[in-house]
Amino acid sequence: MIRLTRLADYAVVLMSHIANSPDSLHNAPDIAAETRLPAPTVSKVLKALARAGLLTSRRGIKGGYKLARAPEKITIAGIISSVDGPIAVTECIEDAPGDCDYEDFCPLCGNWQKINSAINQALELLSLADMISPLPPFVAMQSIHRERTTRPL
Amino acid sequence: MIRLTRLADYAVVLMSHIANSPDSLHNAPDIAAETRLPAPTVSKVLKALARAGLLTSRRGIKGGYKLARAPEKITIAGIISSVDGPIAVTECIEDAPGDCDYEDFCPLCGNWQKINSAINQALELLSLADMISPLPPFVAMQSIHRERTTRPL
DNA sequence: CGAAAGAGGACCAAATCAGTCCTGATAGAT
DNA sequence: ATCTATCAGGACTGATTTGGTCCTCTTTCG
Repeated sequence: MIRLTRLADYAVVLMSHIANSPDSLHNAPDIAAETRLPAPTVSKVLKALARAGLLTSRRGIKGGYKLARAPEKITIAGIISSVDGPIAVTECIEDAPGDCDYEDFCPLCGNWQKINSAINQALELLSLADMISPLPPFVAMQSIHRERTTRPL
Repeated sequence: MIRLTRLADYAVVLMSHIANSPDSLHNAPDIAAETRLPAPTVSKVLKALARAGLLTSRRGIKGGYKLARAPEKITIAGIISSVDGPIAVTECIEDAPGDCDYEDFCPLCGNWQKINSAINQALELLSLADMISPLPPFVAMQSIHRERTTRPL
């Protein structure tokens, strides 16, 4: 189901959580407790996000993580790719050109890019700010046809 | 890397292959040979595509597969989801509303939909016809910034 | 100087994927 | 009518990947 890895899932949740109080430092154990996610894994994901430059960190007592920039300037694409690597949809895309066994006769080589960049583009257009908004700005995608009357929200 | 499953990858390749001669029947072994993909798996994927209504099949000697409709009317989203199941990006989306352990406090429940439908929409807009075109119609996505000078294409 | 926090990486269990195979149904061909 | 090539459907299995845990090192505050 073209599923996002769970780490990427976590990453979005964690980033959103942090974005809710952008000015304070959050340490990993606290975030884990608040989001009810497994602590060691949370820590792992946060490290990855920091390494990617989406979070800034401070070590030592009273250390923790903080958004590196405004939520509007952090894309979902960025979050996902910092945890899962580049958003490539199929192997013949990821970096090595020419390692595709089929390249000689594969009529698609270039066309895969279309799928790839379609997804990429969609994810670039979504920002962290969109994720924490109570669902208003209405980003021009109304295909939310699932009724959600039963959900608290 | 938000990777498509390999089966979905195959599905797109196979559909493209069939789309190149839309009027003839293609049997599984031939398609496998022509695309250099493992035969049993090709067969499996073709069955899935047929079950999903993207291909029509004919049994018996001289049987085979054929596109169920014009390439323009077959979306990449359809191809992928017939092999991989619904295009859901995270578990709290797929069918059961309310089985998310976190729904009481997860501030994202609705916002996941945004990511989901962003991807979905991107994939709905791409048709099989786009995939077999020699790369011209230029579907308004020029973010193909990877140089491809070394590739035959 | 000691404790609390992040950094980085090794490692392992488990889930998932993808490939194979088997049996049955259908439709031409002989 | 029978035989054979082809699709239909599903069970099983090996291998890859994921994601969760742990350990050690570094940094910073009290």
